[in-house]
Amino acid sequence: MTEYNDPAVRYYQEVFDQCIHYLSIDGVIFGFHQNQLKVLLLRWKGTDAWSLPGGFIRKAESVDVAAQRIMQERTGLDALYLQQFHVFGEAVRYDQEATWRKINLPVDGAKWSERTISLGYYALVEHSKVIPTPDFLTEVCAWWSLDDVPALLFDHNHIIAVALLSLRKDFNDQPLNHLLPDTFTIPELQRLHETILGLSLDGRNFYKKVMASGQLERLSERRAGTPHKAPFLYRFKPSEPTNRLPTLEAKTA
Amino acid sequence: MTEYNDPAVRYYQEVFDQCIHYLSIDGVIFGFHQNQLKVLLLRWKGTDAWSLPGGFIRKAESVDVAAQRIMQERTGLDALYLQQFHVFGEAVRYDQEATWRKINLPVDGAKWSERTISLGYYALVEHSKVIPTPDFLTEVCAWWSLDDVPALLFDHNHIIAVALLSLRKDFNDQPLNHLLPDTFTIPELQRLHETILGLSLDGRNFYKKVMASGQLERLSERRAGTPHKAPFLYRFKPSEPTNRLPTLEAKTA
DNA sequence: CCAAAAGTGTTTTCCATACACCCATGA
DNA sequence: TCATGGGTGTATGGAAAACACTTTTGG
Repeated sequence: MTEYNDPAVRYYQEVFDQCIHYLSIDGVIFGFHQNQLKVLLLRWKGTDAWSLPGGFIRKAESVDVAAQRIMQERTGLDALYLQQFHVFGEAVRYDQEATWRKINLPVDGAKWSERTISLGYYALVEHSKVIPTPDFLTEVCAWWSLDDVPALLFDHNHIIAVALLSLRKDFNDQPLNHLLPDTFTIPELQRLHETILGLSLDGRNFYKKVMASGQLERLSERRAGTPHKAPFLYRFKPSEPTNRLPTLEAKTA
Repeated sequence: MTEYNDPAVRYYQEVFDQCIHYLSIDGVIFGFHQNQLKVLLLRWKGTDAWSLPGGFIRKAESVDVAAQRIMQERTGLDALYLQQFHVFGEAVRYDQEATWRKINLPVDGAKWSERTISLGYYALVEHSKVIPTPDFLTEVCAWWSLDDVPALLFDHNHIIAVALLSLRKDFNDQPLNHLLPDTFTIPELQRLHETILGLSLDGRNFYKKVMASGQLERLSERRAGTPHKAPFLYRFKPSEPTNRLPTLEAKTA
């Protein structure tokens, strides 16, 4: 266990110099595929240990910009829909020594053994557009179905759980356009809602509700290549206000 | 403007040594008095500039514990009801140079000119129990009615606005026991709801709703010394679960 | 006795839920 | 033709909103 990963040590040295100490960002990137809610995870080099994507904030960088940067690098996507959802600030969040061992870092290194406060962000992305890209310390970046997520490094299982609760709390009854492709069918939208809420909905009532919201428009085409009746395609009306929460506007008096 | 406040500089040196850099906590302490929602503000020594209470996180201290500590020092209260509501992480949150000038700090001092990311907490406290206490840098700690809050230092007007929106979003229809004394009348509770929500409610419907919640019990006494009909006193049933939001419980798999 | 606030009812409206049927398609 | 999922209706129940009257007290 004393075979230190030298490039990793150098990487941390760089982070130590350029970024804010004691502070990190962890990202829960949600995608929806095959009727399942998925998250993007990273496998660390030379290990079978997985974690959430994350990173650090540069000294003169906005926190939101840092989050965008970090998530962009893992997904290849611009202008992600990001939501800050919780600060994980306990003095002891996980067993640091055991964790450094799992990812082959020197246990006694002072640099990375600082306690970190993590700012939790979740992203809603269109699954098919993502190009999963590992970072410097990892060798695999892949989607995991929420139900199958293994035991992760750090307190990342906890972070995912909190992210999911926040997502449920936030989205209420608004359609989740960021998780879907431009066009989709009503049953697909219903599966998405069911998956996030963790319950099953009545298709008739669901249809009425989303139609009543006035945010969808039906296209003339139908989904081709499915068995059974071909469902209509819909899309979110472009002119409508997005379902992003209203921006908190309040300026100094 | 070059009369530097030496003790202040020393204070910042201490903070610089013991606390996490680039990170601070700002607290919006809400109280309710005379049918008005109020916040606790501090006036800086030798100035007429006001700000929110705030402070820094020690290197091995939980963020929530730090917030408790900071708020306790300003209120004299233990075990405050605190809610983390937003991270203010823009790279430039306000005009630093102008601000340092207002509070008589050397404009070119490197120590306190670091950009800070602020973790916003709001507290709900019983107005009458608070002993407003200034800190080392301030000479007055006082309640301000939300409607009268002056132009504050930093971006604190903005932080208050966001705190209020978060409070409205969080509390939904739950009674706000932390803001009220042990006993209170239904009309008083109604005023509180109206003040926070910024709208007026129907007394009859309000009465039915809070009674239906089953969380209140009527005492035999009535509020004395009021003009007109004396209203009954109520209190929250002690055995009932508190109206604190359910703790986010989710452990590592 | 009158003004002002407290205390409680009934009616109506609306939204969420429950539920049933026909349609289109591939096998 | 039948199994499967798509698409749309109608009925019902419960909560929220609208609304009116009596009671108590100080002046």
